[in-house]
Amino acid sequence: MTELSREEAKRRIVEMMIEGGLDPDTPISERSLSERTGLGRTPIREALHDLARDGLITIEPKRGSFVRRLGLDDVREIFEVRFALEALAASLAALRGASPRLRAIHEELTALQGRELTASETKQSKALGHELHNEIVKSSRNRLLQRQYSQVRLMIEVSLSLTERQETSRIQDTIEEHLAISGAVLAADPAKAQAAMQRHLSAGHDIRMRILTDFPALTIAITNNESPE
Amino acid sequence: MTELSREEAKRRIVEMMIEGGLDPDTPISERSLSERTGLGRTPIREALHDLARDGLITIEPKRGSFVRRLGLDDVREIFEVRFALEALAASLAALRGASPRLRAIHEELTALQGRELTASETKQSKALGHELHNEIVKSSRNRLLQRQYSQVRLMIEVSLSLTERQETSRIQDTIEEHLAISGAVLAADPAKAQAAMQRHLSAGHDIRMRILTDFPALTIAITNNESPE
DNA sequence: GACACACATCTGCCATGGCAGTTACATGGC
DNA sequence: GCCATGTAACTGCCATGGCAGATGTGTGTC
Repeated sequence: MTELSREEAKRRIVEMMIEGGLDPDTPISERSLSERTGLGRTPIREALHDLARDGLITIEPKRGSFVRRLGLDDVREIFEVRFALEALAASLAALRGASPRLRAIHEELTALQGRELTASETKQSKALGHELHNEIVKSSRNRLLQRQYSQVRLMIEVSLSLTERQETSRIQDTIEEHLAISGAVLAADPAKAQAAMQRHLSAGHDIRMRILTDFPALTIAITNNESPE
Repeated sequence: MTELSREEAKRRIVEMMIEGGLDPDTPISERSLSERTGLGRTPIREALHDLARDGLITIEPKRGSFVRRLGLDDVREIFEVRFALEALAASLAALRGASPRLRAIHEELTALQGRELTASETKQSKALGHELHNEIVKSSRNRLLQRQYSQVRLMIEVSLSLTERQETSRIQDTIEEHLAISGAVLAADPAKAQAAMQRHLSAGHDIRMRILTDFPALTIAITNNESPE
């Protein structure tokens, strides 16, 4: 089971985007990427095409590919679609039963609730929240939904990385919102799960839009987060 | 503005699927398609990859590509995702204002409401309904949503074509449901528009699932509709 | 006749060369 | 100095050959 070259190319291109190795203004060509990665031009070209379909870059024929700048409108659009897809996922997950992993996540989050957290615990809570969203989608038992979600997932991550450093300590709020979601799913209450997910995403959307309007420079520099941690 | 070979390949492959020129059981290879279409293998391969991403075919490495059979579960999944995406679209369209075209569609549908229809009028009402769904998504003013919708759109059409011939005359009901949607959007009432869309899709889902459970053979023969009109 | 194994023939995937269209820059005319 | 023009160096897209892996078929063995 060795990785397809196209998949490796996609992975490495996204890595470059997040690490800031690619500038939105200077075009990237399949030939230059081929040299930088050692891969052939064909898988690179297909990876770029896929990423264009996922909305991360734009391809201008005979001119080059450019990493997309995410503006306020893009972030808004991403959250609107997320809202619809993940609310559906939460509802379906509650309807069809949570996975064991989701139950485990719920318990781990409960242990972190309502007290001061160490740096490592903070990191853990973020990772758990991240995984929670994935697990909810998986638990929806809808392969098409999973595929659609995975296609916006990259954009979600990029848009989240925009504001991550500015996020003030909303950690406990986030944990409680996550617990409300997982709790409702575990209680097999679709309406409640959907509502909890909507509340959570709305809150996240609001805070991020506020950050972005306060720091408009962030929206045009999606490649400038050297993820300090 | 000449069509890209990859796009032409996609279009022709889908045509073949709908016309029944491709059997779900026998594998299709990029080489055979290349000979049948006169196009090169590269754009064919990329078209197949795209269609696989859209869920219409599956690619088995070193074995071949197969057109997917749509089962009951697939139709259910498609409708669930449609439900989420189009309900969001209706809500956003109402929020952000309808396009002139949507208003025209509304009026044309009104003229067809509540009376016996000729064959040509029946056909027209179907085309209008089809266009209405597209126009709602466009009016959402959310490019990501439009892209996501366009990616499930092919599957929607294929799944609809499964039951089209069996559809008994639900035409007037459909027209009224469509009018409820467009009316709410034109009245700039997001909640009402969303609810109307949900009612419409639920009704359509129910009737189609009933047809498919009554005629299970339909689900395994997605290529056998020679569209007689 | 039944089974094991080798080989010919498929498959999708990738590397590479060539094509047409775009862009940037140097060169010439004023 | 300035603008027009041509040309060289790009770009993405496509055709094609070759590769490794999977499959089916024929052949040998008992």
